[in-house]
Amino acid sequence: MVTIRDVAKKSGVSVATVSRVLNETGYVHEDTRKKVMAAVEELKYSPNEVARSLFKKKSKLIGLLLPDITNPFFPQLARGVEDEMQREGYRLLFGNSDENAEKEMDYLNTFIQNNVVGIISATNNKTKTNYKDLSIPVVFLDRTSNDYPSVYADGKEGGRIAADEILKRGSKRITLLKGPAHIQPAQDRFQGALEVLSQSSVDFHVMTTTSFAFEDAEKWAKELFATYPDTDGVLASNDIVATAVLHEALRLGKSIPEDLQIIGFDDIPQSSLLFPPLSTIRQPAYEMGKEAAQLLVKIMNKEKIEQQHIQMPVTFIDRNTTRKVDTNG
Amino acid sequence: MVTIRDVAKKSGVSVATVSRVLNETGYVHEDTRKKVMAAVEELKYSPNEVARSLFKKKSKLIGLLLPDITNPFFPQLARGVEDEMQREGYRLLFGNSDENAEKEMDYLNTFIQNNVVGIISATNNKTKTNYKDLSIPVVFLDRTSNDYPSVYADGKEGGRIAADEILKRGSKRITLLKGPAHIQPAQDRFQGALEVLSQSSVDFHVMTTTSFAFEDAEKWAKELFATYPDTDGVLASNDIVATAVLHEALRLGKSIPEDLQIIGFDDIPQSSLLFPPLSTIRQPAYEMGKEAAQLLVKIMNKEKIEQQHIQMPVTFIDRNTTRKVDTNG
DNA sequence: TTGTACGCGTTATCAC
DNA sequence: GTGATAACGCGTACAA
Repeated sequence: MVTIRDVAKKSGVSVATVSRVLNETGYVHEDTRKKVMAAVEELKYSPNEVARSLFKKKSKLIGLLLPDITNPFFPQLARGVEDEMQREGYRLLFGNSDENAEKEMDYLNTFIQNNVVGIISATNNKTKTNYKDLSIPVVFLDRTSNDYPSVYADGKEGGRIAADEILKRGSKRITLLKGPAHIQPAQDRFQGALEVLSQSSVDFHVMTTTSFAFEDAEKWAKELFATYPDTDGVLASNDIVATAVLHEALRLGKSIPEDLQIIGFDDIPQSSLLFPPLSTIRQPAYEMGKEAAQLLVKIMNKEKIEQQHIQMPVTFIDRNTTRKVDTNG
Repeated sequence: MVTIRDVAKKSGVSVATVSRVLNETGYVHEDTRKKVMAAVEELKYSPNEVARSLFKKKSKLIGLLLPDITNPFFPQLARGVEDEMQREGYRLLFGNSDENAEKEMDYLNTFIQNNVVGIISATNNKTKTNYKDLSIPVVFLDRTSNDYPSVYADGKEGGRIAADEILKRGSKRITLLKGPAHIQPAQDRFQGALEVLSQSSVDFHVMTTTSFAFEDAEKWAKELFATYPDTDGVLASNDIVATAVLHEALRLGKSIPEDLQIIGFDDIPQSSLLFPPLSTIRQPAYEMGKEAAQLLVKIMNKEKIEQQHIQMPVTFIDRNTTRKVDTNG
């Protein structure tokens, strides 16, 4: 390993001078600057971030905590965060919590131990105390928090839109799928849809699901049609579940969207590649990740923050699991 | 921040002793051990990994470099790596290269600067020199290398199997989709399929695609049927492309698998949720990630390695985009 | 404009 | 058994 001392020796100056040219701090003669740079080149010196981090008590590391990167919604988020952080010169320390408080704590601890200068968390954190005594900025992503800045999509509005759209398109016996209780965004969209549905005059059922896992989704789908065979509209808790419902409906020989309309939530990339392509409520995942990163960077730079909570807009993506709206009525 | 010095003061011993009880190195009286532990508890002390890393010249950090986490194949890999590394007490420094040599180099550098003790790379690395002067162990994942240990699926065999199966099931005019030239695994599976097809007596075309992006996939699919409208069997370069082909075929009113058989590659999670569910060649992504992590850990521990190159088995997943095999013929 | 010397928090080596 | 203390590589007062 080549250290700043080696560079100093090679260029015949002191380590202080080398440090000065590298960090562009303080005056340094052009000639010596060149000498130093030459030595740096020759030795292929690159500063030890660990030593730097120890001295300055701050690194160029950001902690990113996700529930599960295997859920297709999150890679987009992660990518948004990464691209922005990379632009700003930060690197990511990354972990999946599986919505498990212990894992969450564990990662948080190691983040701190590694001197990260900020954390972006998309985990559930019922026990809010987790984050209380962190002395570094935290931004929550895909979830709300009163105590911390956050970036999230307007789930409640998304739920309302979904319900509106399916009603407008004529479904009369709707099944509303309620996502896992401990996942806040799932509850928001459920509440929004429930609000609209309960003020309407159509029949509807609520069915509760307890996970977003691929493996479970098909189970719920079967159960749905077994329990409510005459359902003609499904508001799914996310696109995974919607996909399973679609799949099962086709298997049962239903025509989509004639016999049954389906609206998902998230607009994960593969939703547009389904057959028929899935109508859904889009969350701008990549942009959310980016926003969260930008917000965190601003906070770390102690810039003025206009808004602590950034609510991202949600839009209805009208594909082929919903009918064309009847403009005559 | 509470340091080892604070603990020492509080428990009335020296920092050396505190270090000894924490690291369980050297003798220390049970009574003092208890005193120290009490102080640790009370102060909620947890050691600074950065200082530790500086002194020992090794951290508990692993660098993980992926092409693009947004491609559904990679989250599985990443999760396999993470779960195993987490078990072993390592954390992940994570980056996407986008198959871009500059980004790759950049991440590699920052990995080194942060004292990572090992690297798992799933990137393309045409310029092999990149990794040459790294003084830490590297394991390649989802790609082969003569110079470094690696974990990868048997792509060539996968290609052969796919071709065999589609032939066995009676396709006569096959289109073989060739993946991006710079992605090694894509070429392997292509070669395998080509080998079998060229020894058979059926007609086949080769069509080259240049990316695995969702957005491009639909374009290739349209082009495929425009150019070869009478194709009755498609060997896709991966499941994304296969999905797009399936989608387009259904749009064109083809019956699957009667008019057209399709076999994908990878078995990404959503392939089973398509309609009809996609027949494909499965790569055990999660297990590959795990294997790579285990291999790297062994190398870091200087354990004896039986094999530097771990080739994972590939299997045909017989779902509904292929016909049932005719056992009479 | 440049160099000396100290400290960041930890571990390991040596005395005691 | 325990305590000083030197080192890890870097950045910054302060002195020159």
